[in-house]
Amino acid sequence: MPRPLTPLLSKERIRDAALELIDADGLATLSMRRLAQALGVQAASLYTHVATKDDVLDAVANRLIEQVDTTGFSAGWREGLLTWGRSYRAALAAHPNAAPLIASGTQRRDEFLGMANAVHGGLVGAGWPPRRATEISGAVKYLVIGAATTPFASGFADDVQVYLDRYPHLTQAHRLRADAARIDHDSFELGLQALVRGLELDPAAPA
Amino acid sequence: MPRPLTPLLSKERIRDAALELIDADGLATLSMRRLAQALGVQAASLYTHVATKDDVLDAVANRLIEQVDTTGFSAGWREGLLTWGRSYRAALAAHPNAAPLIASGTQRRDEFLGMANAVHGGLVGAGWPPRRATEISGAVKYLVIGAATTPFASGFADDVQVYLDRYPHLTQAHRLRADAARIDHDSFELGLQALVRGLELDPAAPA
DNA sequence: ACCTGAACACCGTTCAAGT
DNA sequence: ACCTGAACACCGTTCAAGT
Repeated sequence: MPRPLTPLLSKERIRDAALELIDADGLATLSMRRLAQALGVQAASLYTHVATKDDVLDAVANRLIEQVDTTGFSAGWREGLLTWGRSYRAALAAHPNAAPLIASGTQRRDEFLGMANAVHGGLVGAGWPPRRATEISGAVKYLVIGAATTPFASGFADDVQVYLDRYPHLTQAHRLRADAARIDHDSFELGLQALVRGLELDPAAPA
Repeated sequence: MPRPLTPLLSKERIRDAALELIDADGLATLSMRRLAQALGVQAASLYTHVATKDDVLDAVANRLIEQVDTTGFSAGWREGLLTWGRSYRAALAAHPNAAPLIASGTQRRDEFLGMANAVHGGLVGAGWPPRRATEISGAVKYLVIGAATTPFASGFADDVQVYLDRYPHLTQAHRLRADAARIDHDSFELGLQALVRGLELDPAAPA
């Protein structure tokens, strides 16, 4: 069927199928051939809608960034940072296998720049000096990216041994994973809140 | 020459050559064939000394982690965290192309576990509750990994336009890069210091 | 034990060909 | 315009063969 009446593919369908495969099998095993197969098509067909594999990955990254909430700054810079950081992390935590795409990205994505502008503007609007606003945005972003791309931060876990004793069999693996997710979440929350409270002590902090 | 008197290769030589290639050309273009070529050998020869490509990357990651300083905790948890965080980030910033290896790693590396133990022990020894120590370690690690793997955090830069005006030509690109590196450094420092100061306000904080 | 050459099953991407 | 089949230049890894 070399020219269907209605196109089989679109960039959106390709992007969504890619995210599904990444979620299910990870970034490493995603290939244009596998992606095509999941869409019931030949690999070469993808290139009618997409320039390169990186183009696909960019689209996936943008789809994640779209979920981020930058509206909290209307309630002050503290609330703005907390809302942004939490929603940003949540967007990536919902697709942990895709999170590395955000870190290694080329930073040229429209959605990313829109988010950056909203955050920077929110901080400057609240009274932070522009240079400081840049640094604060960067620091929170670091925390988010680190939290999203470092699986099981609980390499530091105080109770690794407890885990090993408690879940020696793979049948309990899902409970271990749930505990790890909670530790990761708590670590991020502690970091975000400590950072915001530390910022309040900054001489340059607005009222 | 199919059996030299003294071996041409060793895991260390392979690991060091891999890091050099990564530094020079990035992670994406590193292949076993290219690595072999840089060592004046055939790709198949590498497998006498390493099991897989991931094995090579693991060795590179361990080499970076070895540079991290966890001795600061003898001067208190504040100093310990600052020394650890700064040396950890510096170790990764010295090889930015290799930094993603730390984030995506399998966390099973000996060097990594040693570092984790030293940090966790330092915090608990200073009086932090174990669970809190886990979260603090995680938060600082997030900051480090995020800072090391997110190139040009200055996507938020307050003065992108200034940059574009000031460095419109590629001849000035090295100055732009230097400025970006400074912004990245300042963002990390701000985050680390704010986080530590915020921790002092924690009800669970030791004296 | 250590290195080689050839092979296997993959990649991303291109392109002439079909409708 | 959209999809295909075949091809190109790559991959990581294996393995019999040589010393």
